[in-house]
Amino acid sequence: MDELDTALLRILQNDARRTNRDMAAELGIAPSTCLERIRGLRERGVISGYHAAVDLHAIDRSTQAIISIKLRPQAMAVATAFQDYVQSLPQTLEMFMVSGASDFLAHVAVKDTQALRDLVLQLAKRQEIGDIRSSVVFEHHRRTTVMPLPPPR
Amino acid sequence: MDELDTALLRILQNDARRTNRDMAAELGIAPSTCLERIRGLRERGVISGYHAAVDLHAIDRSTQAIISIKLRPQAMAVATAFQDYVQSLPQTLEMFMVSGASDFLAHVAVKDTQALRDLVLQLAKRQEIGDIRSSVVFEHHRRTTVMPLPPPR
DNA sequence: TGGCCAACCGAACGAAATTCGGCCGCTCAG
DNA sequence: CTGAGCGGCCGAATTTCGTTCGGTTGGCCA
Repeated sequence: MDELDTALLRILQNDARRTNRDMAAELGIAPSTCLERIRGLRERGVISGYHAAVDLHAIDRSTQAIISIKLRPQAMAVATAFQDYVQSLPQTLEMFMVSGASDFLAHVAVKDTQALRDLVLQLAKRQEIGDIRSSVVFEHHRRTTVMPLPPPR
Repeated sequence: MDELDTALLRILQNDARRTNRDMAAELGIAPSTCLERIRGLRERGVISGYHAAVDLHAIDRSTQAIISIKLRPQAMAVATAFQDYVQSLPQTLEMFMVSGASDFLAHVAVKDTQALRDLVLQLAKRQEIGDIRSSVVFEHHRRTTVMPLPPPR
């Protein structure tokens, strides 16, 4: 995990389709070396995959929300089943199981607020839910480049 | 945005490095046709980019949290500046500006709970903050495949 | 019914990925 | 101090792939 590896991480997180030759040239190393390094990053699990990013507006899913869910204490035993259910919903982008006031946060994307209403009503049917509240997402920004953190001084 | 486009979306979200020939073979079309379709998806903005996914454990950032922040009403005017600040922190993975009890949710990843403590204390120094509370993320699952939603029946 | 247009195909060409043998420099043991 | 071993890097050769482009087809509208 040296300087070269982090540079490759940075490049590939920005554009996973950069050619090997191109990256090698930018970093001043041989293409074969570059390939070897990237293979190492994959084998060590540092790079877990390569994914195309889809624009939610382009597929008519411009409305996003965070749905906070608290289970009934007696239903916490079935938390995993509940989690699987929410994750299986096509509207769900990501799901957090968290400490604090809520047990789960579901980040969802739907067509419009009407569809959001329908989704919340559908979720609220689940018996294991003790409390549910939704927040509309006005803005969402995801960092494309995730890097190792330097040790704090 | 027909059947072929969605199939390509599915494939490329799962593995952005699949070869063009490979995808064409799987879908039973010519490589040139496949290339043309993918170019169309990019030009229409449906595919916004290709990104390598980095494993947070592998880079020693196994501790995640959601930090909920409410600004002081008088400070809402500087919400954008505050947002830019939080997003600029290397610990921040994504940031939501939301309706409801909080104004912002920051999804962060750090080395351990000690580093999380430091981060919260650092954030709490900001004068525009009226309330801040953090939740540890026990589990996080992101969907790799985002698809257009069928119209509800 | 005839013409037009968009989309698909397949071959050809240039470029890239991948392999592999050899070389260099570092490390560690003698 | 020195020599052997080893990990990592390089560069050429081979194979595979991306990309272009001219031709063709099928559907749609006048």
